[in-house]
Amino acid sequence: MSDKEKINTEEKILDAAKEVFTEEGKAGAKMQMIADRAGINKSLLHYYYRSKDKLFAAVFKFAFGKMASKIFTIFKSDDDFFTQLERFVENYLSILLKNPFIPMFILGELNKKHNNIAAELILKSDVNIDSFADIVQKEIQKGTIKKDIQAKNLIINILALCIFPVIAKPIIEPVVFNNKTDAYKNYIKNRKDEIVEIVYNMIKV
Amino acid sequence: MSDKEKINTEEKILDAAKEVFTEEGKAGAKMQMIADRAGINKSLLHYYYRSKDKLFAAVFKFAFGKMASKIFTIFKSDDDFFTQLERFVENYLSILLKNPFIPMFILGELNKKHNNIAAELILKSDVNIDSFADIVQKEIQKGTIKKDIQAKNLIINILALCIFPVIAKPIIEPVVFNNKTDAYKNYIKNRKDEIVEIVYNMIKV
DNA sequence: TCTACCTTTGACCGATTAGTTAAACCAAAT
DNA sequence: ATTTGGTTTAACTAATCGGTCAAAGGTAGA
Repeated sequence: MSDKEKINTEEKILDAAKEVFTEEGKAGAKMQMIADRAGINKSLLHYYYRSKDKLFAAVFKFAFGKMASKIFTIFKSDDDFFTQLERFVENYLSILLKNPFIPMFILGELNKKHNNIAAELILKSDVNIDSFADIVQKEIQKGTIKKDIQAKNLIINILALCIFPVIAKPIIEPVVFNNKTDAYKNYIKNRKDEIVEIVYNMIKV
Repeated sequence: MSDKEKINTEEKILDAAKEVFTEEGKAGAKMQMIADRAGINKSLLHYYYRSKDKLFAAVFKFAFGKMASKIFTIFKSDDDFFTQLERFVENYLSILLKNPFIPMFILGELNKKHNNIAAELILKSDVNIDSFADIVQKEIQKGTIKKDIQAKNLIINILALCIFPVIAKPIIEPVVFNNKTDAYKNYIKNRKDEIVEIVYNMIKV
C-alpha cells in the first residue's frame, strides 16, 4: 500500500482539489478532474463536500490560513528588529517554497468580482498591522531605523519582494532565465539574503 | 448618441472582453456575459471573433503588448542611468494605473497548466534582458553602482515593487488601509518616489 | 428599384457539468 | 447470521454553455 492510499478520503480530496483549483482556477476546475486526481468517484466529492463552492471554500481557508494568519507573530519575539525582519523573510520564503501555489490561488480569487467566500475570510482573520506599526514606531524612537519609515510601506515592500518572484515564475523563467529551471530555482533559493539586504538598505539610518 | 455607441462593434466587444475575462478568468467568463456587457447579440461575438479562444487571444495580445514589449526601450536613451531608472518606474506605474487589470490578467492565465496561447506569445515577443544587462555592466565599470549588482535581480525587484501593490489591491485595501479606497489610491500615486528611493539605496555605491 | 454585400438577430444543437438518487459494499457490533 | 452505520459506486437529470445556421436588416452603388 503506497503512502497516498493510506490517508483517508477526505484528505485525498482536499489535496487533489488544491492542485486542480490552482492549475485551472475555480471555474476551470471540474469536479471530475478532482475526483480523478484523488482516485475516487465523483459522487464521493459531493458526499464529503456537498458542493463545489464548499470544497473551494475549504481549500481557500487552508491556503489563506497558511499565508496570512501568523504573518506578524514573529515580531512579538525578543530579538532585535533586524533579526526579526530576517527571520520573517526566511519564514515567509520557506512557506512559499513549500506551497508555491498559494499566492496565485488567493490573489486570483480575490481579484474576481463576485467572491463571497474570500472576502469574508479576510474580514474574519485577525491579520492586523497595528502591532507591527507600533514596533516600527518604537524603532524610530530608538533611532535604529530612518525617521520617515512607514510600517505600511515596509510590509508591502517586503511582501512584494517575497511573493512576486513566485507568482511571476512563468514569465521570469523563460524571459530572464532562458527557460533554465535550475537557474530559476537557484535564484529563489538565494533570494533571502537579497531581500534582507534590500530591506536593510531601505530602513537603516 | 453616447460615446460608447459611437465606437464600432469590434472595439465594443474587445473592451467588454477585457473586463469580463479579468473579472472572471478565461473559464469563468461566459460569451453571453461579454455580449451583454458589449450590448450586442451573442452571435455577433462569433461573427467578429470566431471562437472564445480567438477572442481571449486578442485580449491577451493587447495586454501583453502593453506591459512587456516596450519594457526596456527607455534604457536606450542618452540619459544617465539613474534618470533612466526613474523614467522607467514612472512610465511603468503610469501604464499600470491606466490598466490595473493587466497584470492579474496575464499572470492569472500564465499560471494555468494548459495555456497554449499565452506561452506562445511570450516566446514570440522580443522581450530580451541582454541589452539591459549590458547597460548595468557598463555602469558597474563606470563605478556608478555597486559591483555586485545583477541585472536580473534588479529588474525583477523593480517589477515586483511596481506590480505587487496593484495585484494585491483586494488584500492591501482592507488589511492595510482599513477599506479606505482614498488611502489606497493615494498610496499608489505616491509610489513612484518610494520605489525610486528603494532602488537608489539598492544600487548606489 | 434592384442587387450585392456586410451586419445583426433569434432559434436551435450537441457537449459538458454540477449535483441527485438509489442501490451496493463492507466492517464492526449484536 | 443479521443488523447497523458509514462509505462507495453507476446511472441519471436539469441546466448551462460554446458554437451554428438560416433568415432578416441595413446601406451603398448600378
